[in-house]
Amino acid sequence: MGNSKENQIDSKAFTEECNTVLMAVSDALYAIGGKWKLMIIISMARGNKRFTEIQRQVSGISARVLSSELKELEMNGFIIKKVAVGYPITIEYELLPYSHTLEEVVGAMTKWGMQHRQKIKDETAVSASKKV
Amino acid sequence: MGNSKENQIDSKAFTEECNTVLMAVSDALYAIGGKWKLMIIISMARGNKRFTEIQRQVSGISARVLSSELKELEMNGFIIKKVAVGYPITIEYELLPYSHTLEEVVGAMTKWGMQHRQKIKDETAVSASKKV
DNA sequence: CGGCATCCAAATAGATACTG
DNA sequence: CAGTATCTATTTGGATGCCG
Repeated sequence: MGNSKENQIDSKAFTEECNTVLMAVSDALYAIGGKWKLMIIISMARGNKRFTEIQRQVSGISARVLSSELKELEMNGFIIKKVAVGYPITIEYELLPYSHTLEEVVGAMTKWGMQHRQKIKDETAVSASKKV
Repeated sequence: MGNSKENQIDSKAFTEECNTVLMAVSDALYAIGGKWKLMIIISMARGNKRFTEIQRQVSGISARVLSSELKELEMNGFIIKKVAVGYPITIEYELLPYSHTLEEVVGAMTKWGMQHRQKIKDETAVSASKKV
Protein backbone atom coordinates (compact mmCIF):
# COMPACT_ATOMS: atom_id res chain seq x y z
CA MET A 1 0.00 0.00 0.00
CA GLY A 2 0.94 3.57 -0.42
CA ASN A 3 3.23 2.85 -3.33
CA SER A 4 3.42 5.36 -6.09
CA LYS A 5 1.21 3.41 -8.46
CA GLU A 6 -1.69 3.29 -6.03
CA ASN A 7 -1.29 6.93 -5.24
CA GLN A 8 -1.48 7.67 -8.89
CA ILE A 9 -4.72 5.73 -9.18
CA ASP A 10 -6.25 7.38 -6.14
CA SER A 11 -5.22 10.75 -7.34
CA LYS A 12 -6.69 10.07 -10.74
CA ALA A 13 -10.02 8.95 -9.30
CA PHE A 14 -10.03 12.01 -7.12
CA THR A 15 -9.40 14.29 -10.05
CA GLU A 16 -12.25 12.66 -11.92
CA GLU A 17 -14.63 13.11 -9.02
CA CYS A 18 -13.56 16.72 -8.91
CA ASN A 19 -14.29 17.12 -12.58
CA THR A 20 -17.70 15.55 -12.16
CA VAL A 21 -18.60 17.99 -9.41
CA LEU A 22 -17.18 20.94 -11.31
CA MET A 23 -19.12 19.99 -14.40
CA ALA A 24 -22.35 19.63 -12.46
CA VAL A 25 -21.96 22.96 -10.72
CA SER A 26 -20.97 24.56 -13.98
CA ASP A 27 -24.14 23.20 -15.61
CA ALA A 28 -26.20 24.50 -12.71
CA LEU A 29 -24.61 27.93 -12.92
CA TYR A 30 -25.26 28.02 -16.64
CA ALA A 31 -28.97 27.41 -16.10
CA ILE A 32 -29.66 29.37 -12.94
CA GLY A 33 -26.59 31.51 -12.46
CA GLY A 34 -26.49 35.24 -12.68
CA LYS A 35 -27.95 37.87 -10.46
CA TRP A 36 -31.61 37.40 -11.17
CA LYS A 37 -32.91 33.97 -12.16
CA LEU A 38 -33.16 32.49 -8.69
CA MET A 39 -34.62 35.69 -7.31
CA ILE A 40 -37.32 35.72 -9.95
CA ILE A 41 -38.20 32.11 -9.23
CA ILE A 42 -38.35 32.81 -5.50
CA SER A 43 -40.59 35.79 -6.06
CA MET A 44 -42.87 33.74 -8.28
CA ALA A 45 -42.97 30.88 -5.78
CA ARG A 46 -44.37 33.42 -3.32
CA GLY A 47 -47.25 34.20 -5.61
CA ASN A 48 -46.05 36.98 -7.85
CA LYS A 49 -47.27 36.37 -11.35
CA ARG A 50 -47.50 39.68 -13.14
CA PHE A 51 -44.56 41.39 -14.81
CA THR A 52 -44.87 44.52 -12.72
CA GLU A 53 -45.39 42.57 -9.49
CA ILE A 54 -42.21 40.64 -10.05
CA GLN A 55 -40.31 43.77 -10.95
CA ARG A 56 -41.46 45.46 -7.75
CA GLN A 57 -40.50 42.49 -5.61
CA VAL A 58 -37.10 41.85 -7.16
CA SER A 59 -35.61 45.18 -6.32
CA GLY A 60 -33.16 46.67 -8.73
CA ILE A 61 -34.15 44.81 -11.86
CA SER A 62 -35.06 46.85 -14.92
CA ALA A 63 -37.86 46.03 -17.31
CA ARG A 64 -35.48 45.17 -20.06
CA VAL A 65 -33.49 42.75 -17.97
CA LEU A 66 -36.59 41.18 -16.42
CA SER A 67 -38.02 40.68 -19.86
CA SER A 68 -34.99 38.85 -21.13
CA GLU A 69 -34.64 36.77 -17.97
CA LEU A 70 -38.26 35.66 -18.20
CA LYS A 71 -37.66 34.58 -21.77
CA GLU A 72 -34.68 32.51 -20.79
CA LEU A 73 -36.53 30.94 -17.90
CA GLU A 74 -39.35 30.04 -20.25
CA MET A 75 -36.98 28.56 -22.82
CA ASN A 76 -35.36 26.44 -20.14
CA GLY A 77 -38.64 25.05 -18.89
CA PHE A 78 -38.86 26.79 -15.54
CA ILE A 79 -41.87 28.98 -16.21
CA ILE A 80 -44.66 29.50 -18.68
CA LYS A 81 -46.24 32.68 -19.98
CA LYS A 82 -50.01 32.74 -20.02
CA VAL A 83 -51.96 35.31 -21.95
CA ALA A 84 -55.60 35.60 -20.95
CA VAL A 85 -57.86 37.22 -23.51
CA GLY A 86 -60.22 39.96 -22.34
CA TYR A 87 -60.25 43.69 -21.93
CA PRO A 88 -57.56 44.39 -21.19
CA ILE A 89 -55.68 41.17 -21.80
CA THR A 90 -53.75 40.02 -18.76
CA ILE A 91 -50.41 38.33 -18.87
CA GLU A 92 -49.29 36.03 -16.12
CA TYR A 93 -46.19 33.94 -15.58
CA GLU A 94 -46.43 30.64 -13.79
CA LEU A 95 -43.86 28.29 -12.38
CA LEU A 96 -43.67 24.90 -14.00
CA PRO A 97 -42.98 21.78 -11.93
CA TYR A 98 -39.33 21.89 -12.95
CA SER A 99 -38.86 25.03 -10.86
CA HIS A 100 -39.68 23.05 -7.76
CA THR A 101 -36.65 20.83 -8.27
CA LEU A 102 -34.70 23.92 -7.21
CA GLU A 103 -36.16 23.96 -3.71
CA GLU A 104 -33.15 22.34 -2.12
CA VAL A 105 -30.75 24.73 -3.82
CA VAL A 106 -32.82 27.73 -2.83
CA GLY A 107 -33.13 26.42 0.72
CA ALA A 108 -29.39 25.90 1.07
CA MET A 109 -28.61 29.32 -0.35
CA THR A 110 -31.17 31.04 1.84
CA LYS A 111 -29.79 29.39 4.95
CA TRP A 112 -26.22 30.21 4.03
CA GLY A 113 -27.10 33.76 3.02
CA MET A 114 -28.75 34.44 6.36
CA GLN A 115 -25.76 33.10 8.28
CA HIS A 116 -23.43 35.11 6.08
CA ARG A 117 -25.40 38.30 6.65
CA GLN A 118 -25.24 37.70 10.40
CA LYS A 119 -21.50 37.13 10.20
CA ILE A 120 -20.94 40.37 8.31
CA LYS A 121 -23.12 42.21 10.81
CA ASP A 122 -21.14 40.81 13.74
CA GLU A 123 -17.82 41.71 12.14
CA THR A 124 -19.00 45.24 11.51
CA ALA A 125 -20.14 45.55 15.12
CA VAL A 126 -16.78 44.29 16.41
CA SER A 127 -14.72 46.56 14.20
CA ALA A 128 -16.91 49.48 15.21
CA SER A 129 -16.44 48.78 18.92
CA LYS A 130 -12.70 48.48 18.44
CA LYS A 131 -12.57 51.95 17.04
CA VAL A 132 -13.74 53.55 20.31
CA MET B 1 -61.89 33.83 9.09
CA GLY B 2 -60.98 34.86 5.62
CA ASN B 3 -62.18 38.42 5.94
CA SER B 4 -60.28 41.08 4.11
CA LYS B 5 -58.37 42.30 7.14
CA GLU B 6 -56.89 38.88 7.84
CA ASN B 7 -56.04 38.44 4.22
CA GLN B 8 -54.21 41.71 4.30
CA ILE B 9 -52.20 40.59 7.30
CA ASP B 10 -51.40 37.23 5.80
CA SER B 11 -50.39 38.83 2.56
CA LYS B 12 -48.18 41.29 4.36
CA ALA B 13 -46.46 38.55 6.37
CA PHE B 14 -46.01 36.59 3.19
CA THR B 15 -44.44 39.52 1.41
CA GLU B 16 -42.07 40.01 4.30
CA GLU B 17 -41.05 36.37 4.30
CA CYS B 18 -40.44 36.71 0.60
CA ASN B 19 -38.24 39.73 1.16
CA THR B 20 -36.28 37.91 3.81
CA VAL B 21 -35.57 35.04 1.47
CA LEU B 22 -34.76 37.35 -1.42
CA MET B 23 -32.38 39.33 0.74
CA ALA B 24 -30.62 36.22 1.96
CA VAL B 25 -30.21 34.80 -1.53
CA SER B 26 -29.09 38.17 -2.77
CA ASP B 27 -26.44 38.31 -0.04
CA ALA B 28 -25.30 34.83 -0.95
CA LEU B 29 -25.06 35.67 -4.62
CA TYR B 30 -23.08 38.77 -3.80
CA ALA B 31 -20.49 36.72 -1.91
CA ILE B 32 -20.31 33.55 -3.99
CA GLY B 33 -22.10 34.45 -7.19
CA GLY B 34 -20.51 34.68 -10.56
CA LYS B 35 -19.07 32.06 -12.79
CA TRP B 36 -15.99 31.14 -10.83
CA LYS B 37 -15.99 31.48 -7.06
CA LEU B 38 -17.74 28.23 -6.23
CA MET B 39 -15.74 26.36 -8.83
CA ILE B 40 -12.48 27.60 -7.35
CA ILE B 41 -13.55 26.59 -3.86
CA ILE B 42 -14.58 23.15 -5.10
CA SER B 43 -11.26 22.69 -6.83
CA MET B 44 -9.41 23.74 -3.72
CA ALA B 45 -11.50 21.45 -1.54
CA ARG B 46 -10.22 18.60 -3.72
CA GLY B 47 -6.66 19.47 -2.92
CA ASN B 48 -5.61 21.99 -5.52
CA LYS B 49 -3.52 24.65 -3.88
CA ARG B 50 -1.24 26.16 -6.48
CA PHE B 51 -2.27 28.91 -8.87
CA THR B 52 -1.51 26.87 -11.96
CA GLU B 53 -3.15 23.74 -10.57
CA ILE B 54 -6.35 25.62 -9.93
CA GLN B 55 -6.25 27.22 -13.33
CA ARG B 56 -5.83 23.84 -14.99
CA GLN B 57 -8.70 22.31 -13.04
CA VAL B 58 -11.16 25.16 -13.48
CA SER B 59 -11.30 25.05 -17.22
CA GLY B 60 -11.78 28.26 -19.08
CA ILE B 61 -10.53 30.67 -16.46
CA SER B 62 -7.76 33.06 -17.43
CA ALA B 63 -4.86 33.99 -15.20
CA ARG B 64 -6.10 37.50 -14.84
CA VAL B 65 -9.56 36.48 -13.76
CA LEU B 66 -8.28 33.75 -11.44
CA SER B 67 -5.97 36.25 -9.84
CA SER B 68 -8.73 38.71 -9.10
CA GLU B 69 -11.12 36.00 -7.91
CA LEU B 70 -8.54 34.67 -5.48
CA LYS B 71 -8.08 38.15 -4.12
CA GLU B 72 -11.80 38.56 -3.53
CA LEU B 73 -12.07 35.14 -1.92
CA GLU B 74 -9.25 36.07 0.39
CA MET B 75 -10.81 39.41 1.29
CA ASN B 76 -14.07 37.70 2.12
CA GLY B 77 -12.46 35.17 4.42
CA PHE B 78 -12.84 32.03 2.32
CA ILE B 79 -9.18 31.35 1.61
CA ILE B 80 -5.72 32.40 2.66
CA LYS B 81 -2.58 32.88 0.60
CA LYS B 82 0.54 31.34 2.00
CA VAL B 83 3.99 32.23 0.77
CA ALA B 84 6.72 29.78 1.72
CA VAL B 85 10.22 31.11 1.56
CA GLY B 86 12.86 28.99 -0.20
CA TYR B 87 14.29 28.54 -3.65
CA PRO B 88 12.10 29.02 -5.44
CA ILE B 89 9.45 30.44 -3.15
CA THR B 90 6.20 28.53 -3.37
CA ILE B 91 2.80 30.09 -3.10
CA GLU B 92 -0.16 28.10 -1.94
CA TYR B 93 -3.77 28.94 -1.33
CA GLU B 94 -5.68 27.22 1.43
CA LEU B 95 -9.32 27.04 2.31
CA LEU B 96 -10.29 28.62 5.61
CA PRO B 97 -12.97 27.02 7.80
CA TYR B 98 -15.53 29.48 6.49
CA SER B 99 -15.39 27.80 3.10
CA HIS B 100 -16.74 24.64 4.65
CA THR B 101 -19.97 26.37 5.59
CA LEU B 102 -20.68 26.23 1.86
CA GLU B 103 -20.80 22.45 1.76
CA GLU B 104 -24.57 22.26 1.80
CA VAL B 105 -24.88 24.82 -0.99
CA VAL B 106 -22.28 23.04 -3.10
CA GLY B 107 -23.95 19.70 -2.41
CA ALA B 108 -27.38 20.94 -3.43
CA MET B 109 -26.04 22.56 -6.58
CA THR B 110 -24.05 19.49 -7.55
CA LYS B 111 -27.07 17.27 -7.13
CA TRP B 112 -29.30 19.60 -9.09
CA GLY B 113 -26.70 20.16 -11.79
CA MET B 114 -26.35 16.43 -12.37
CA GLN B 115 -30.09 15.94 -12.63
CA HIS B 116 -30.32 18.92 -14.95
CA ARG B 117 -27.59 17.57 -17.21
CA GLN B 118 -29.40 14.26 -17.41
CA LYS B 119 -32.65 16.02 -18.28
CA ILE B 120 -31.01 17.97 -21.09
CA LYS B 121 -29.44 14.79 -22.39
CA ASP B 122 -32.78 13.00 -22.41
CA GLU B 123 -34.50 15.86 -24.18
CA THR B 124 -31.81 15.94 -26.83
CA ALA B 125 -32.17 12.21 -27.35
CA VAL B 126 -35.95 12.49 -27.70
CA SER B 127 -35.82 15.37 -30.14
CA ALA B 128 -33.20 13.53 -32.17
CA SER B 129 -35.37 10.41 -32.40
CA LYS B 130 -38.37 12.48 -33.41
CA LYS B 131 -36.49 13.83 -36.37
CA VAL B 132 -36.20 10.37 -37.98
C1' DC C 1 -49.73 47.03 -18.44
C1' DG C 2 -46.07 44.55 -20.73
C1' DG C 3 -43.06 45.02 -23.18
C1' DC C 4 -39.44 46.25 -27.63
C1' DA C 5 -35.98 49.45 -30.08
C1' DT C 6 -32.38 52.46 -29.80
C1' DC C 7 -28.53 54.79 -28.00
C1' DC C 8 -24.90 55.11 -25.00
C1' DA C 9 -21.94 54.18 -20.76
C1' DA C 10 -19.80 50.89 -17.87
C1' DA C 11 -18.22 46.51 -16.60
C1' DT C 12 -16.06 42.26 -18.06
C1' DA C 13 -13.03 39.45 -20.26
C1' DG C 14 -9.67 37.70 -23.96
C1' DA C 15 -4.98 38.18 -25.98
C1' DT C 16 -0.51 39.24 -25.58
C1' DA C 17 3.60 40.61 -23.65
C1' DC C 18 6.35 41.14 -19.77
C1' DT C 19 8.45 40.59 -14.88
C1' DG C 20 10.78 38.78 -10.47
C1' DC D 1 5.74 29.67 -11.40
C1' DA D 2 2.65 33.39 -10.29
C1' DG D 3 1.20 36.74 -11.56
C1' DT D 4 0.77 42.22 -13.71
C1' DA D 5 0.05 45.63 -17.48
C1' DT D 6 -2.01 47.11 -21.43
C1' DC D 7 -5.03 47.13 -25.12
C1' DT D 8 -8.99 45.79 -27.26
C1' DA D 9 -13.38 43.28 -28.01
C1' DT D 10 -17.52 41.85 -26.22
C1' DT D 11 -21.19 41.83 -22.97
C1' DT D 12 -24.12 44.00 -20.07
C1' DG D 13 -27.10 47.37 -18.46
C1' DG D 14 -29.33 51.94 -17.70
C1' DA D 15 -32.24 55.59 -19.83
C1' DT D 16 -35.56 56.94 -22.81
C1' DG D 17 -39.22 56.77 -26.01
C1' DC D 18 -42.66 54.26 -28.25
C1' DC D 19 -46.39 50.89 -29.11
C1' DG D 20 -50.69 47.95 -28.83
